[in-house]
Amino acid sequence: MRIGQLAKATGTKAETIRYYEREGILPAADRTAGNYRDYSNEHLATLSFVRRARGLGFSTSQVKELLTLSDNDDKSCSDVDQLVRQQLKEVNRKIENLILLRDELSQMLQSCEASRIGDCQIVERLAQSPQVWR
Amino acid sequence: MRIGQLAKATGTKAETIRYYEREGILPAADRTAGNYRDYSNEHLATLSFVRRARGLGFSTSQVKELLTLSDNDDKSCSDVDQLVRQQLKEVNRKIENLILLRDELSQMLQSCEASRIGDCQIVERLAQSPQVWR
DNA sequence: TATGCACCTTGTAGCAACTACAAGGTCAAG
DNA sequence: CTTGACCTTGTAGTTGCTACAAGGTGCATA
Repeated sequence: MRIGQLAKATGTKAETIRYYEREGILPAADRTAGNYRDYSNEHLATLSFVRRARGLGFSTSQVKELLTLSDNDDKSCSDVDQLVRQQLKEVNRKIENLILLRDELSQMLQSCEASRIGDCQIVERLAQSPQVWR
Repeated sequence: MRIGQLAKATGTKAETIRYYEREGILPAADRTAGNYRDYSNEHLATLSFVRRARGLGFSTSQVKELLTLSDNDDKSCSDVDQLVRQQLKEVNRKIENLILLRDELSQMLQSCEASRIGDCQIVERLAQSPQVWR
């Protein structure tokens, strides 16, 4: 199958697929007589895996690790488990930060509604309130 | 005050401060005889504002807008309100996505604990489960 | 056979928001 | 007068793509 079909099948842009190849995330495909990339079902499976892992927030280097781990079956499960656990922690951290952030933003809005006139409370808040983020 | 002091005072790297100047986010400082940047308290206040807004997730161009708005006092409050509202929406969207993501990741971990032996369920899940993210 | 069109190729540059050098200049202390 | 901390500019790297440009391929149709 050609790059366009693989692209459609996985919801990935052709350019992104070529990028993955350059970066060694997706193995290079065979070439047709006309130098077109010719992908196998293996490629399709791998690319789906990659897209899914990326969608779950794993970095490209983590994705590479996951791929290597999933290739040699021995002992890999605990390593994979580790990666997932790490990613989960990261995601939880992000959620917590975003919630703090949301609270601040909505407090800002409330302080704005309170002051019908004159000088903007939001700007004041931005200028003065303590620095909570890292 | 010199760039290093301003940096320390705001928790910003000197290189980032120069970057802000290049990008027109922070106004250029006066120069000393030796061509060092010489910052005022105005600069300190503005940079604090910038860092705070960035920490709240506003993009640099949004930060520029906020700065312009906070500079001319007329009519600005509703525009600022708009920006904050928009940002709040964005943050909420991110939180929801991350929560979906978290749920998937923890389900993965559970499926892993269930299988004590052999082939890794996590890898299977990554390879096969439906694509939920956008 | 020609030609039009969709698709493919490589290579390069751009995005955000910094960060990290390198090579050199300034200034106060010892 | 030299050491060391600090500063200057300029350029390139980071992550994960995305967007060209200039040209080649393959197939249906006039």
